[in-house]
Amino acid sequence: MNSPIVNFLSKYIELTNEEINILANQNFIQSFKKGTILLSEGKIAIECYFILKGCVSSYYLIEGNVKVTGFYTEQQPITPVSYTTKKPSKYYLECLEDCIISIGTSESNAELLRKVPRLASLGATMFEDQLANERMKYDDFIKLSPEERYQNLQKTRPDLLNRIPQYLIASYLGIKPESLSRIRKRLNK
Amino acid sequence: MNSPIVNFLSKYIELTNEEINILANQNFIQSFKKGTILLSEGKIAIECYFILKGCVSSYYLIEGNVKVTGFYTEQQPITPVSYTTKKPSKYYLECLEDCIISIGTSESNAELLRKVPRLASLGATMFEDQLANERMKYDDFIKLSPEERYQNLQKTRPDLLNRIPQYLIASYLGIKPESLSRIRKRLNK
DNA sequence: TTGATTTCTTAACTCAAGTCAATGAAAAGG
DNA sequence: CCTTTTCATTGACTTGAGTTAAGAAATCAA
Repeated sequence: MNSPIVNFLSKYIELTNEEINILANQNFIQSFKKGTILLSEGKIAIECYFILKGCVSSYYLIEGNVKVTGFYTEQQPITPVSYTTKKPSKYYLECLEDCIISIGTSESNAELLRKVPRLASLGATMFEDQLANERMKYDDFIKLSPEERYQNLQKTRPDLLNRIPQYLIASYLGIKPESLSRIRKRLNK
Repeated sequence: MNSPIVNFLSKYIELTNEEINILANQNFIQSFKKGTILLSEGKIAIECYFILKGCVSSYYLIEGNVKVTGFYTEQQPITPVSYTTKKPSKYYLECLEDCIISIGTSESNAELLRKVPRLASLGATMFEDQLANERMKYDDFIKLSPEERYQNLQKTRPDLLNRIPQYLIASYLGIKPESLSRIRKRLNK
């Protein structure tokens, strides 16, 4: 009964054993090969995700260039903007590694809510949480130089540096791979 | 009964006349002089805001330097991260003009919710909305060069360029006033 | 209106990121 | 295992933002 999703939800709400059982049985879990596109530009997202294993990136494709905007790893939820707005997505979601992911749809979420009504109170709180996170990410970006952003990433998510290719890290930091190479060289002195 | 707040909430929910009355009477509205600091670094926010008139900026103060992260104008809500997290704020909120602002506290919001229970369903939706906005703002920032960000601002919020000093716009765009000056010169050809 | 203050622009120079190109290293595929 | 492809590094050069400093323009107050 010690599922990652139950752990995640427990951050927000105390769950009874019965509720935990319902949750553990309800999950729709799927495996994806590295390289799988979960969401494409132009498509309307009908799923939201919770990553059990692996790593997913979100990125724009602008005149053939990839612009990474986020990395999502174990224990992180992904709610595509398109899922909320019901409008075509402007960005992609892609598995950077083989992934195991729990998938939710409007229907499955509604059913879950029917079975465990107390989850309703979570909605606002989780979104508040994600909103605060998103603000901090934005604020960090506007506050810091590329070099500082790299150092910041080293501190806050060092795991990413080992599992994600450098040219994607560079894109995420808003610079070119060559520049990241030089930054690393500069810092290694 | 045509209050800005009722208009704002109507985007999310159909209100009855009675509910509109309650809302219109319940509001705590206050005036602030230009330059008033609504929230300071280190303080815990106990209020959230809805701007009826005027303009408010959010900014970090880093080694004496102002780093603007947002401008809020008429019809926009401000929910400080600190209000949600109950931790000391890392940024400031300041009135850039004389302002008329509707103020909410945990207590007043709870009371409002008691009087108009249907507002409960709004919580998640509004946060979802704000989250989607914040994501787009971040994504635009990471995608665009300073010059493109300025052009983007011209398109999306042209009003800001006329009512806000250029050195604050520059800060918001992540550059120095001198650079913004040069960008404007470049574009005027 | 005038003087003071704040904001905006311009110029000269520095520096870091972008670009283009070449080379090395590592990973993937047969 | 070797080959092929992808990824990372380095160098030479370009470009645009930062810095410093000065002066012009706009705003505000007396």
